[in-house]
Amino acid sequence: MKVLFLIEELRKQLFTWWDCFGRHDLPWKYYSVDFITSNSKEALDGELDPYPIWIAEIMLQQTQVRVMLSYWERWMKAFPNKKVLAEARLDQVLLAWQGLGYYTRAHRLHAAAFKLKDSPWPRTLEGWMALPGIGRTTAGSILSSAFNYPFPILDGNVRRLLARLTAFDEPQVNMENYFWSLSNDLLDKERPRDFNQALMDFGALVCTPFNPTCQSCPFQKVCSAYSLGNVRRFPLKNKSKLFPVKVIGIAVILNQVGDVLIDQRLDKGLLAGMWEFPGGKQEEGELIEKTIEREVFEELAIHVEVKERLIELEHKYGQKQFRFIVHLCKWLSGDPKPLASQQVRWVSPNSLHEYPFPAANSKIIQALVEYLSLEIDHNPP
DNA sequence: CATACGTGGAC
DNA sequence: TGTCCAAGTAT
Repeated sequence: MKVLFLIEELRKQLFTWWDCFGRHDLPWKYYSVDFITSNSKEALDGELDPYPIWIAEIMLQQTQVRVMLSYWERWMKAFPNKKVLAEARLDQVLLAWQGLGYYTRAHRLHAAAFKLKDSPWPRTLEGWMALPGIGRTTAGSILSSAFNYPFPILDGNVRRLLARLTAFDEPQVNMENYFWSLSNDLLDKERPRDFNQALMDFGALVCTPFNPTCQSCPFQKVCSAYSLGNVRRFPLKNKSKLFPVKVIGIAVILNQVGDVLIDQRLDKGLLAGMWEFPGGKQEEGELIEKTIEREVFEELAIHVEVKERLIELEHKYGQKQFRFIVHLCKWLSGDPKPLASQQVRWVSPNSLHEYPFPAANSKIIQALVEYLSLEIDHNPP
């Protein structure tokens, strides 16, 4: 009885906060034109187009709103509905995702669009979770957001909020199960769309990872973590192990007509399907010039002359740390073969923007473009 | 079930 | 400056 009252009270307080301070301007919540006009038989009263919501939910996985927002806007222009996305080339899809990270999300989005293109939108948890890239949280989020169906969510925001309210202090597996049932118990079954959004907004704006604003929090009196005086301790973190820095030698190879050699990474694993400049790991006691020469021969079966350094940069992929040392190279002999990649290609430096590159390579491209423009200034035709 | 999977932002 | 963290999923 007391618990029920507390839940009712919590919902009421949350909605009061949300009405004043929630994020009511997220564009995918107002982008229902396509759904209403072209699928009017599908759309029931008060429902939103699942497509823009689905795209947003995938982009939001481990990614903050302000980072993905511009990507979402460009995406909706390039691929306005699931049919266009399904028929787009993977290269174009990866290009639209370039810089967002976790590129398997783009592959899976493309594959899921193909499965969905000629069918009505799924309206069950199982239907959504059967699609690649969609787990329980994303499925629940789409179902509540688009159709106002009462499915709970457990994303980072909700997990953090619940962990602090309860000061939950047990191993991770128990925590997940408990929080899922708690999220379901709390869910307002009359207003699931608003409630889930309010929960996430609260986590993102008040119960934040750093500097939560407990002073103005309506749940301060019932928050166990706050009463323990250690809000930041929750949720409990896993200790992460550090990786040593690896040095990678990279070759920007130019041939006699000024084209540059790039390769497309394998379609599995890290940065799958993205393009890059060839290179590899420096071995113990090896000169970086030797690394580049060796890697180029091993991966492409060509000989190059390693010239001056173009740029050097640090880059981290999560826990992995790299130092990229990039040298300009002159092609000497051999027809490049894709021995460690899907394909290799000589391209004009001006057309590099047509290929999806990971973030670190974008900086290399920038350095190359600057170098080439200087060359032209110093050696006018 | 622990780990792979990117990048940019905050402090 | 290094460390932690973000609207998670798949294996």
